[in-house]
Amino acid sequence: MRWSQIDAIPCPLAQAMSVIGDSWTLLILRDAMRGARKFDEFQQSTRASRAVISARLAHLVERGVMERVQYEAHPPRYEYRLTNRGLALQPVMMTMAHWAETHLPKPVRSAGRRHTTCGHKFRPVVTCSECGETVTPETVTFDRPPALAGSK
Amino acid sequence: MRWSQIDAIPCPLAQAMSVIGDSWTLLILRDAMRGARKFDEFQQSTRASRAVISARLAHLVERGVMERVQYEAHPPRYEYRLTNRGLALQPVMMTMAHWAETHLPKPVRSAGRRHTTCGHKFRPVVTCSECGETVTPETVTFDRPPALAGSK
DNA sequence: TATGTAAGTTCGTTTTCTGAACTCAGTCTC
DNA sequence: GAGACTGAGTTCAGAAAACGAACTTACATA
Repeated sequence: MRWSQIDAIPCPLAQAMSVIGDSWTLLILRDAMRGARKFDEFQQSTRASRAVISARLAHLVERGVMERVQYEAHPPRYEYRLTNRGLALQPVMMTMAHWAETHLPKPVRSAGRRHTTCGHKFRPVVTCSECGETVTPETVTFDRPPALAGSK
Repeated sequence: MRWSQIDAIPCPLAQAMSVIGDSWTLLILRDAMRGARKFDEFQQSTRASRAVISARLAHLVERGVMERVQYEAHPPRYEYRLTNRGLALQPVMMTMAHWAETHLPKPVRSAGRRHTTCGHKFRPVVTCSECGETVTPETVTFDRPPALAGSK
């Protein structure tokens, strides 16, 4: 199977990967969450090739994660903004960055996240929507244990 | 810049992507969390080419996310197991799958996660380690606002 | 001897990525 | 009004990676 057909797999994770699973895409989204909007900002910050940036932004627009907005008529200029769908990826990226900070050896300056509601620096913690307790890999089971073999 | 040099970028997200950002890698990890261990299980479930599975597993072992263990001496057979570092990706993947379930249009059967501690079906919720409240994109700021332009 | 199995590797072809240059529409400076 | 500049891309040739199928290795079983 081709990677380009990944969206045919009926699994939430595969669906997610079909949208954000390309190289550079997550770094583009990282920059968008930091406030980047213009083509050249994405290109200079990620240092991916312009062709890749172009293809990735188009894909993200097509999948509703970003939108292309004309912000100037003469000359015509466009910028890219996160949609709600794109903004909703923030917890995913925060969790992923936190994994890297705590589980990868290379020392990287942590992001210094602050929760404005309480004012504290914080770690993102994944909890159970029902009891509020921290969810660990050991305390999760699946009701319909997902079939392992790819469906024929 | 090449994707293969992505690990040179001093950003937690880039570091994470250098480990788990390749096509198929996250699906391999998904299967590993469901209990897959053998080469052919990963290949049949993901349906990626054997060469890709081989390269990805080797990369994951190199980066300490999985380990290659001989489980039979005659004939010599090896399997792949998640390390603690790999297991720690579970919250990341759960959060990502939940994003797909709630924010992507295509209807996919949700995973049916159950929290064994409280016994309920649940959604993963990202909360603040300090006050316990749900963290939304709007309530997070960064202390050292990450520089936008790539450092020269 | 023949068949099967698990874990890969190899190979020729197709697809994608890369970096640099180029385009386009319009503005700004001399 | 000529030439340089800007932002948002596209184009192109060469390099790298992915693809599927076949092959290999090392044994076990019939």
